[in-house]
Amino acid sequence: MIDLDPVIHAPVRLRIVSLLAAVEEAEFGFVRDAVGVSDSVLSKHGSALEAAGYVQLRKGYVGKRPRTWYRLTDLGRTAFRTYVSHLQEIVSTSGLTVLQPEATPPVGNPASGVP
Amino acid sequence: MIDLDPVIHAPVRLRIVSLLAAVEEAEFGFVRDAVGVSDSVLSKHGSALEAAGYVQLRKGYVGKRPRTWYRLTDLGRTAFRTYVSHLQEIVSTSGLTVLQPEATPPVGNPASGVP
DNA sequence: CTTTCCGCTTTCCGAGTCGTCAAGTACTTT
DNA sequence: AAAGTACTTGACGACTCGGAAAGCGGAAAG
Repeated sequence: MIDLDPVIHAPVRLRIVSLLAAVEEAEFGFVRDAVGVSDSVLSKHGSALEAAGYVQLRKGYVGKRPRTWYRLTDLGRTAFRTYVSHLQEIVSTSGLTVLQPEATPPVGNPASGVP
Repeated sequence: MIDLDPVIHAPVRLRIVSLLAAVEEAEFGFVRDAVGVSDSVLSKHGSALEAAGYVQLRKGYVGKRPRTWYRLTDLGRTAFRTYVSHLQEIVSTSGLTVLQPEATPPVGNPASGVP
């Protein structure tokens, strides 16, 4: 029996990962607002994803202010795709074809964010 | 922000509901084996789904032996479809579905810092 | 300097979830 | 009478969840 990666399955982390799958990197504050959680919640889930090796945290500065950027690792990207296909496998038992009705698109992320 | 119905989101219950969405009814034992859980786990999740009004339990006999059948209610069917569409909405932010094959716009990412 | 602010991180907490195991129920078969 | 079938229920420990609030290092303000 297929099991859904528990690291990704948590609603907040699913949102984070889905968001990050679309871009090169995203700022902490942007992710926090997009996902709709508090600082502490994002920080905790971010750490969980980092511990799993799914995201990478890059610390830097904007001017003199510290910033953190989140970025999906290759492992995280793979885990996400696997998760989605497992999800589809489960949901497809219902007869609904919902996620990913097309052949797997290239998610190699050629040019998403800003260089 | 859309939230994923927690009653359905639990992995075991997602499997149960997906399974039931495909059929009229299913026997307790069949669901238990298909989902891959113990009697007690299915019984508990079944009760949770019943309490939510998502499934209906029908008790009857096969010969002289008691049997229980699970059946999705209309409410459950609707909730499942809503859940799946929410899921798709979330996952589509990744660019993974056919709905949004387009490249995503740049996110708050000036990337001007030097670590 | 010293206080305040910023951008996270960490700790504490209570509430809820998860599955296993053991026991209970009600009826049937041996 | 004892054992089996088909669940149901309760107790249990091991989590996970998110909010509140305190912490922390540096920057800016006073």
